Amino acid sequence: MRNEAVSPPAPSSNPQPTHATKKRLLEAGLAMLLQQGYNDLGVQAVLDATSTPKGSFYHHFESKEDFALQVIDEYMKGVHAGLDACLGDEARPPLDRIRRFFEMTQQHYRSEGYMGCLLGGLGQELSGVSDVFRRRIEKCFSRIAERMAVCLEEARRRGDIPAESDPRQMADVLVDCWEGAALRSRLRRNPAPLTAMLDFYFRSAAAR
Amino acid sequence: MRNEAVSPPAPSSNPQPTHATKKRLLEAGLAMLLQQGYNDLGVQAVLDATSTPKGSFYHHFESKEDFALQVIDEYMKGVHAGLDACLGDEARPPLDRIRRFFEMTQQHYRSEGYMGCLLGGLGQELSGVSDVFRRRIEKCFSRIAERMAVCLEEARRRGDIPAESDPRQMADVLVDCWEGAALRSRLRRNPAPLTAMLDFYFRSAAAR
DNA sequence: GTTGAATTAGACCGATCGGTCTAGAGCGAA
DNA sequence: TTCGCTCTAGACCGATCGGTCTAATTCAAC
Repeated sequence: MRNEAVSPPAPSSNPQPTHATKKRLLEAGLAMLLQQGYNDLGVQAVLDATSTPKGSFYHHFESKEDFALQVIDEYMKGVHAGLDACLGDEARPPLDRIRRFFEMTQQHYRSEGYMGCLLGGLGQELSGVSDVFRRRIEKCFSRIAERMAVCLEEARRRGDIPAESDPRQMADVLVDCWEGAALRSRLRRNPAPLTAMLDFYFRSAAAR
Repeated sequence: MRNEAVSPPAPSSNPQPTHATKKRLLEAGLAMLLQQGYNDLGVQAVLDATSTPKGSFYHHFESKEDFALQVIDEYMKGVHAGLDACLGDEARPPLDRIRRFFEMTQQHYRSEGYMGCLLGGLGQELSGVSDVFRRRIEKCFSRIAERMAVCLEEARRRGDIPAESDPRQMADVLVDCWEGAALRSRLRRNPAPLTAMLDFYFRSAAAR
């Protein structure tokens, strides 16, 4: 439902970061926030990493907080693009589609040196101290679970999971367990906790 | 196996924080680290909260990092005390003992306003930046899972879970999923994710 | 009471923090 | 060319950071 590019120029009010500097800042910010977290990351470090003067930063962003929130938005665009690609794939059974999404996510984690999930990292660091971040991040998880619940409902109708299952609750449990496994994967710097968790979940969901 | 108080005075080399000031600092530090995390917490804030001068802090602790590591040690004493109390309870079936431990932990979370688990919080915040914390926290999780695996092995022998189960892997999955649920509980400020995850896990573990 | 170590007390340090401000460069439209 | 707006550039700000240092105090052992 998001508005795509309608026509080439289209100077819309708030499009994708069409501006090169802003885009660079957001990309560097994503990698740095993922690794260092929020409070350990200084604005100056982002500036140095991108050879950007401070004036540009505060031209594009109201504050460090605003910057991090926009990094989260960028991150979520990627997540939802992955969900679009996987969950809509009618050729596969719904449970397979969900699993495939997580397996692709796992590959993504690997490519970043097992730094886990930005939502989990910032959620743990900031939710005790900032209601803005707490609510924003909870909303992100909630949206993801919502989309998975649609798929699980389809699985339920097909009889792939028990008829008495509650798809939304199962989706929340899945997302939460994934986040826990992502933390452990980050601590161990390997993917084993992720695959072990997925194996357990999908075996259990189908079996009982 | 830990040494208990042998005789009242006993000036041993590194006992429990017998010293009142150090104890106060660690207690305040636990609550503050749980809420604010590491990087957002200034040493001065701990000093103010406990009316302690800076000289005392750096008398008892080498550095802020040393302080946080000792706070983790204190936290783990509590966790292992809980495990001692629950897992050894021969009157209950092994699976019940584990579940009871988590239910007590959940009560503990509630009493602290659903700030989740210190290991999860610091693990996410620091594991990308500090190998010291990363390894320490991984070790903590590993020890907890190890103890639960003993109980799960007992459950396996009794036939409460399938004979082909791998207790250690099941224990790791359980701990990881719990941490994920604890994060979500922190984001939502309520216990629902914790109970949903436990329900799913124990139903699945026994059933299949 | 004297001594010496443990602890308290807090001024002080350089570095870094997030953020502001002014100046000018770049550039498209008129 | 000139205007006007966007964006770059970086000096500068007060506050706070973790940590050091010296002096005063406390307290137990003798």
